[in-house]
Amino acid sequence: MKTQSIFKHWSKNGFRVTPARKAIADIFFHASKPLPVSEITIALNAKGFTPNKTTIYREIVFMLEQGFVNEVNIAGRKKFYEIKKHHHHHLICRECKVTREVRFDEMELLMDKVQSDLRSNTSFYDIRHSLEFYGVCPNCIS
Amino acid sequence: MKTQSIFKHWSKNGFRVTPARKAIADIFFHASKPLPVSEITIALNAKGFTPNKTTIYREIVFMLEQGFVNEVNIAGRKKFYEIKKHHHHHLICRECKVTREVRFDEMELLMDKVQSDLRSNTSFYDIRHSLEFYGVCPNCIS
DNA sequence: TTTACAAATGCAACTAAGTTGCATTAGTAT
DNA sequence: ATACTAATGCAACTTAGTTGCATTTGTAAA
Repeated sequence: MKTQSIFKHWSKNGFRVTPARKAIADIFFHASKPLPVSEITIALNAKGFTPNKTTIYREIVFMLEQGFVNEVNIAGRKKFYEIKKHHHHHLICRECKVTREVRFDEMELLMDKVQSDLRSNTSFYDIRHSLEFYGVCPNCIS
Repeated sequence: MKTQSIFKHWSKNGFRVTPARKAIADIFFHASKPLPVSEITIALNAKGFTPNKTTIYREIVFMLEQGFVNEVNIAGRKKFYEIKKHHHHHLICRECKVTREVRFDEMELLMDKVQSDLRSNTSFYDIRHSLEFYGVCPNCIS
């Protein structure tokens, strides 16, 4: 399991490898889509963990700081997170929030170009982007 | 003033042109950036209107339904809205949420292409996109 | 293996944003 | 001027996330 090397890395840097941290990292590692706190909680419960919600929120902050997860900007009131891997975008159902990964190399190249244009033409620093596609999935068409 | 024709249109369709509705439409009409409810409230107060927050939320629902405004997917807890005009994107400051409009024709063409690819290759309906650029504005670099 | 430090946790109380039900007010067509 | 119903106000509620502080528990070093 690849999470072991991450745990070792955290431990080396003075962070503890607690049961909750391991369980949450493992959930992100095996998730096939961005997760909100509510779903992380359910997944933890299914594994027999019942940490306080504060712990879960703090773990997410930790994992964001460590660069282990990313926030995904999905419209709505909940924040979603997923493990950081290759850059990609999502096709999201407006109704049920089910997601699919989307990646077009041509688009990535153009994004890079647009971003360097923005860097030249504005005084903004550290420019990134959030691109998500929205639609209605087959299950929600009813 | 262009809002007059919109008010007339609403009135024709059985919707009333109330002081709060007029004031909110006017605020959107003159805004140069996406607004959250908190800023709409401040702008209303500045104009001498103090409607209940429920009214403001309901007006936004109304204006979304009427296609007068759009929701802008800006990361964070607040929702932002702006008057619907030509399709464009934003460069948003991660710190203070200040925004600038961004538009690249090349990008729009590619988006159309990507979206028709998605329509062909998935069973999702009514596919649109949300693309926002994030950075840190000069004022927030300190 | 014990100890001690600080990281992590739990808990309760809190905040912010948005929602709902219901009684009342007020545009607008007639 | 009247009546119909859209719009409003208000209070109570929900949901997502936050904060302070006391307690617990990994972990490295003795």
